[in-house]
Amino acid sequence: MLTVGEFSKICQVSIKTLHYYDKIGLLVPIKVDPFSGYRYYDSHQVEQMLLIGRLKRYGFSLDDIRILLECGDDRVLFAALCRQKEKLELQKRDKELVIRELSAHLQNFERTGDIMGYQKDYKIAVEKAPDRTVIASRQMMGVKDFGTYYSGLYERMAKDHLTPDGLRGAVYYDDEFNHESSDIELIVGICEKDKADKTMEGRLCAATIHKGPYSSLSDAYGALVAWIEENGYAWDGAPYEIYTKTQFDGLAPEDWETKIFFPVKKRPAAEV
Amino acid sequence: MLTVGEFSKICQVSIKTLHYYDKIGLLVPIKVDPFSGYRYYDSHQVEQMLLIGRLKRYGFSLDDIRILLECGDDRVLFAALCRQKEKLELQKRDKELVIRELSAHLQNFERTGDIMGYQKDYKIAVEKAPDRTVIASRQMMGVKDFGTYYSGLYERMAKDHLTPDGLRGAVYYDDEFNHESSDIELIVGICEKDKADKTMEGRLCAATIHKGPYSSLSDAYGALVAWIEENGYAWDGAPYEIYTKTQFDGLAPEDWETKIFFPVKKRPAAEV
DNA sequence: CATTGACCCTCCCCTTAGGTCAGGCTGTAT
DNA sequence: ATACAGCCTGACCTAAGGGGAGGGTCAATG
Repeated sequence: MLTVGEFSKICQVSIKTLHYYDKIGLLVPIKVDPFSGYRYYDSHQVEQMLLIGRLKRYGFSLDDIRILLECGDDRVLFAALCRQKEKLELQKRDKELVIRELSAHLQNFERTGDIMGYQKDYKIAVEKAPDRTVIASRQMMGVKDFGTYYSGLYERMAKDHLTPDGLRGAVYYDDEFNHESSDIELIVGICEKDKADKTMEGRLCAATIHKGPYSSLSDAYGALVAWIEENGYAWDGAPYEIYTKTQFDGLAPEDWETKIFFPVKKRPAAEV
Repeated sequence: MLTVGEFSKICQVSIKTLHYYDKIGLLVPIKVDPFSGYRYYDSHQVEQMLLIGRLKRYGFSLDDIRILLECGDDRVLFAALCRQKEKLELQKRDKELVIRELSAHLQNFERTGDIMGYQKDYKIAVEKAPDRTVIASRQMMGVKDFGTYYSGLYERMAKDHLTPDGLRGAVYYDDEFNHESSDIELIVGICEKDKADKTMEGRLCAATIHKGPYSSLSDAYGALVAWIEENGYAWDGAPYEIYTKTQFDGLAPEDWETKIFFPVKKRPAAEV
């Protein structure tokens, strides 16, 4: 029988933490004196507490941990650990990406002396976009689903003996061009005009090229929207992005390139 | 002049976020209608908002960001970015370590079928520890300060022409053996008995070897304390750990070894 | 001109994993 | 008997917003 103080020292957690774990039912003392309210722990609970600490270090929330321990099935725990490992790998990769972005930002700053200089140099121009013959898949989705839906398109291409012309892109219909979840159409260009889902008619577009990882794509959208506003144009249709240089070219995220097209029309002079 | 809704879509942040940034003074609209309370943003503020998003991605808190932007000195920002990069590198390394620990845990689980099996196999035994002739440095400190204080000891050794015998360790006087901050004495074994700060007399100790990174040292302490309790012994002095295999041997964290000694005495039979 | 629907406002409570007092018991040693 | 260490509960705090209630505003339509 250990008091909270003793137990907290052995496990190296604060008394407050033990109070909290008691409250949320994660680690309940074996005995609580009904008069004084004093908590007493068993020395076997040290092991439990250490496991909790370990799972916390693995990135589980206390709620996850409680559920895992209450379930008591080792296979469930094993599966959860495997999933968590995947998640940690993803987080690590994202952290690496952030570091690379930050490095690029620093280099750019040293070169240009401009703190916004990571890519303020978006060259924006109005051009007539070419016609594009594509097959397409339109859904509510987020960037994370791109892989799945692109696979679907490529599968269809294989089945129907279509020839890709190298173009891949996405159209944002929600005027939020939100990469997390919105009404997005993925497109893949093909050579066979007659078998295409549609032909995207070449329109007048404000366009620019974004260099770097997709996490900073919103910079390019921001720059474009501001430019359109300031140069007397107005949106006129769903914007889309074409992936010109990607990981499939064996490139690192900082070397990827994405060209963004915003269909626009000239605003009447009166409005300008 | 953009309304919150427009601004939020362009920058891809929620209206709630914009309200919040306004409230904390991070990004204040250029105009707020005094009657309706409507917020209006300038298209130049898009750039500002994107910079904020970028800094957030680099891991700065909103408070840090506000201070950095208010200061407006690019050199300060540059320095902060450099520091942040260091911090991110550290976080990445820690994440890698967690992943390695988790992998080891999974392997151990597969091997032993015991979910606590990452290292439950602490072989604990009572032994008479050897005498140790050491120089020592005792302070309130945490693990993070070990490097500094060890450097001090090695410097002294060089100045006084002392010969290290390869032993390095730490004594925990606070009976909390808290690695974050407590009354810790670092020791380095030397050959010259006459010039030593002290000789640690070999006592009866419960001892075990912890294999793996220091983050899981508390497991070993927990196991030892439980064992002592259950086997009719009682603490009798400050526990210490000796670093037998470390990074200085060119090893990865999961191969490090630390031997932990707990001075003990047999409890009278009546108490058992 | 009135209404509809989209858009906007403030205010309040909720989230994680506890930390930090304040005020008041309890247990043990002297 | 008293001192002091240890323990209790309860209230309020953190960061970065999310969710919803209840109500006002804007622009276009009938």
